[in-house]
Amino acid sequence: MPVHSSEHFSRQSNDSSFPTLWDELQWRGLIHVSTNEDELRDLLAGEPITYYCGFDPTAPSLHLGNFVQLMLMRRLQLAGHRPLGLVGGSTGLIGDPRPTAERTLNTPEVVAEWVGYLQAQVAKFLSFEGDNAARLVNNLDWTSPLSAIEFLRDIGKYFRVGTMIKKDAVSTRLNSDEGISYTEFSYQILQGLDFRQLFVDHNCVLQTGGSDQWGNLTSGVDLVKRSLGSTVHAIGTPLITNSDGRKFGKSEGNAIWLDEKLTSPYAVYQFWLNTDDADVVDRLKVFTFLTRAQIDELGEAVATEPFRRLAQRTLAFEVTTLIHGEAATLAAIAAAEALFGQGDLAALDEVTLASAIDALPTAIATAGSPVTQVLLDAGLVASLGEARRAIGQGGVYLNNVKVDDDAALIGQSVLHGKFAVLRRGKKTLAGVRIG
RNA sequence: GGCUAGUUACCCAAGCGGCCAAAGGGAUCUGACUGUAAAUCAGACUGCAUCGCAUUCGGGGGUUCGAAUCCCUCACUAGCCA
Repeated sequence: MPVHSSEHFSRQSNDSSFPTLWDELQWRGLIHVSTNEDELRDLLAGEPITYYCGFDPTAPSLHLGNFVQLMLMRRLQLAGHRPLGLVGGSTGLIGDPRPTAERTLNTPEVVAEWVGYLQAQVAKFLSFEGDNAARLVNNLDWTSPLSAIEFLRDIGKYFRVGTMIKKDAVSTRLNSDEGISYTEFSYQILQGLDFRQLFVDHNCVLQTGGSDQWGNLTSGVDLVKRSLGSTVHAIGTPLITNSDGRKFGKSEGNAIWLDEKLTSPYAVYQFWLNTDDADVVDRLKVFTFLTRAQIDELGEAVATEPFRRLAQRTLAFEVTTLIHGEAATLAAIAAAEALFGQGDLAALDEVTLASAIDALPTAIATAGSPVTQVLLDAGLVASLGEARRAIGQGGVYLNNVKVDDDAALIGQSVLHGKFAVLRRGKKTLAGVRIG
């Protein structure tokens, strides 16, 4: 288990100005649906309880969508409750029904590898010390020994097909041309089983998750009630959406991952910095531990002096620090200031420039490389044709100077003899090392 | 098992033998305007390339001078019947 120094968590606390934790969670917009509001308010305000949230290994890393869940978990822990971080070694082998299409199954080896990655990520956001230390669990531990007969006799009997079919995730698919396989149809049973197991083993009485998982959350609540006669609870967080209707958590069509190898701290910082004015206050509530007073102040700043982008800067700093730590965040800021600064890039000292370039996707080139090829190598464009088009549209800059000839060579402009900065559009950058 | 409808580019969706690299919408990207914001307007959006070429319309195989469009077959999906 990873152990963090206390300073790692020192900036994190709930806001004591709220009468109860529940009120704060509501104000932050972390609660979209729940089993029983009054009971939950009391439950969370009382003696420590054990709660869990599950993450399925459908990718090698968690992303910003999962980050909402991690924030809620951490807030509950800060209030004294005991978290169980579940990574779904078995549910990940099945896949929950997506509204659009049947999932492609991953091999058990791949899923097992991803389980390890996700566990490490979940662990970063929870404290494993003290009376309410977090624990990691894997549902493969209790699902894998079950035989098909045991599963059908002992668990299946508690599930009514009529109820299962009515769940949104299932009915959406049944009503689509896509249909649904028995495999994915069964998913809700597995997740229900998890809640029952954790209730029995750890007296876990609350499950949190995204509201799109609501059907799966209640599946567990119902199973515990039917099979054991006990009442347990669930909280569904809202789906985070952008005010303009675009999907939250994507940048240029790519998900923002929590793994720095997949999404650099620089890219994470840039993502948050570019938050719309209309959304920034909501984001501050959900994704930072700033107090209500601080957030109100930032909201005021958006209204009165939007051009300073104080709220966006604060949001980007806070979230990037949560995910990657303060050192990486400061480096990302320094890189951004160097690259987006008013000054001439050639005027930057070599050390600053080198570290700024380190923060960007980079390509290796020679002085004689065509700019179009380097654009492609750096991932700024998808093809040479697109590179030429971008140049033709006046959207490509080499060291902040517009490239107007699609036959231009990198070597025409090199910084400190070994670097160049390529930019596409206003803010998509790549570093080039001359080798 | 039978019958019917369907499978088109990132998503939705036209096309029903040549004028189809394939209408339209959305998403995305770029330009202008800005605050590394939004809204708006303009352009791009299979790849390579000097109005040309190559690869696409679920997979495979045919018919034809020529197919996304017709035929056969396989796979998958939905609905109805058994």
